[in-house]
Amino acid sequence: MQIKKIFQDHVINIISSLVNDGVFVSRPDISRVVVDTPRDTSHGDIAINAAMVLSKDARMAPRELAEIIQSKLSELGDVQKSEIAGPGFINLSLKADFWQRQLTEVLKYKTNYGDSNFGESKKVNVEYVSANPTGPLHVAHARGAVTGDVLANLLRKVGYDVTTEYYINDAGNQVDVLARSAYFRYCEALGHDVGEIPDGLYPGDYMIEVGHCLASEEGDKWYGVDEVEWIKLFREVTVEMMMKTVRSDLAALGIKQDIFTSERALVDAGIVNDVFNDLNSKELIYKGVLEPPKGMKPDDWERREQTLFKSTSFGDDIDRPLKKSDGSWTYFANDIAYHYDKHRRGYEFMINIFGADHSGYVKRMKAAVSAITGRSDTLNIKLCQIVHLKKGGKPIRMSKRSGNFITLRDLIDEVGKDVVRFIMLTRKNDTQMEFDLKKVVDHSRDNPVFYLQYAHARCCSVLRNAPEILGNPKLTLNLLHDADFSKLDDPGELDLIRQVVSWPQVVEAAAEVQEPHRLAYYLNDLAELFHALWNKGRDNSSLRFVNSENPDLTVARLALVQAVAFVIASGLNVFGIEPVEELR
RNA sequence: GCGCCCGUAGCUCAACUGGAUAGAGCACGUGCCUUCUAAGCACGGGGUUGCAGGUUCGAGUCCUGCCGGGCGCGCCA
Repeated sequence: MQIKKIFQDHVINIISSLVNDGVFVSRPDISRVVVDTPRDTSHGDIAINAAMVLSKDARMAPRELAEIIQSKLSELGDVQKSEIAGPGFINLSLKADFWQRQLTEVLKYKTNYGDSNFGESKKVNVEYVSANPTGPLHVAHARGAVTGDVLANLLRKVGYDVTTEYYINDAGNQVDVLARSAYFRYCEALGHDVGEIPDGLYPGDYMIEVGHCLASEEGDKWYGVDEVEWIKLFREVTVEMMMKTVRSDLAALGIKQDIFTSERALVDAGIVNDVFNDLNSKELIYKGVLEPPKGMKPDDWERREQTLFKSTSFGDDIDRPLKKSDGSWTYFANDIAYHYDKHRRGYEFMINIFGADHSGYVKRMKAAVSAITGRSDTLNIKLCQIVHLKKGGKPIRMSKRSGNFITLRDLIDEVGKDVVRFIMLTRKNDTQMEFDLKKVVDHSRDNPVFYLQYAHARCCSVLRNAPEILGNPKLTLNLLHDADFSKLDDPGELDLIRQVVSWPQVVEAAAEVQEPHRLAYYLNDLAELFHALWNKGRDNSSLRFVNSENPDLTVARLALVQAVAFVIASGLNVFGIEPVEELR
């Protein structure tokens, strides 16, 4: 149970009893009442704004109403002190015993502490990466990959039924270009003089292997043959090989999506026609002419009647074309079909992780999903902004044209999977960020992963060494669970306890707004409090966790240490990072 | 020209989706290892939250208008 919720319930009960007592002249809007943990500790443990937001309904001054609510709250057993502050906040300080008791929960649930049923097993689909299958993943994909993966973990933790998915764009022009690039390398592998790679083909060295593969599988039977004869085969084989690379790149990041959906398969199955008919029956499709965008110079603009989807009916700026001039479906049309398919598979919510370069696509996609499902909140799109790579403060530039971009694999090889994962989560997803490859491999506070792992390792170290110092080899979890937590009364210990037991509400808040980066900040704060307490023991030996002369106190402290380790591990599990027990 | 995102300490970024005196890290300065991991800790200076209005008990957060940066804008995906 979240601490906030406990007191939220108390406050709501008090207000409804005041309603019965006739204190309010108009019906108070409970939803405006916020029960919070204030950031300034001098404001106590719980802050309540009820008196300020409801004063008008009671025709009272905020502080006057506050006094009435306060007197009821002060009767609660766990409240040590209550006061009215500022414009009418009610601040509660809770008894140490209340906080200490919460540790029992942590030791009971271990690394599952923070799990909840907030999501009520609702089906959610999280789609991320979905890079074109035309080469290995590069660094630009890293942020979206990690954000999607961790968001999925986070939603699972709070009780959603999550499916992760990758959409393979294997139906467009680009895969024909890919097939031609493969054919070029195939001819090269057969030993023919092919010259330089023609403009427009994928120039990367990774295609050489594809060419060799095709040459050894197929021999020279396609050499000199017309394109229509070989393109389908080359397309399929090459896409398959590219996806193998993509899957292995994702695996190197610790990611494995549940489902891979092929765009081409959807088209072949006729789903685009299905959704077209569906939208057509809703009178959302018409033939019309779009005006060219103002302020731009459309070099090859040509007025043309098109098949359009009425996305303006759902908040988009202009209606969007569904068919190209050659009569084939646009990418957008296929994508509508894809989301139609997801909808038919029964997902109540869909989350797409996009790169910032797709921001212009958000409105039309949400419009399409609204049209399909009849609900505007089915699809949520998270944009991941650009990551500027640096090394020792110097920007790393990369040129796509030569094919010499930095691959995701390069990045992982250089700094490690865990660092890539964690750093991507130290910023809000929709703000640009810097990533300095040099700083994050240091074993210092510059490297937030190590700072956290160090805290976890220290916890493990204490728990490892304690039995020997105490002369008691049996330090079971049951023993820790039943410890006398009232002995944990040092301010540093209580600060740490408060942080540890606020984990469930941090998890739920992060899940609710879909912002996994909040966990990173919480965990950093937790590690900071732990390191601080550790060092207090250096200055004052009576604060050391292990005290051979006071076994009861020691067991209580070890329980706290164990709780810290559980919560760090719980957080790292969400991040897909293995907590380490030793750092030496 | 239009749309979306962003602008917070010298630098990199938070701020619990409207709360109280806007917080961390880095950098700079000063201290702390006989002791559970000093890969750490403690203390200190540093701000008109881009600018100007508005909404209200209360604004970094919401609204309007400017300034500055990023991304995107039919027949690419």
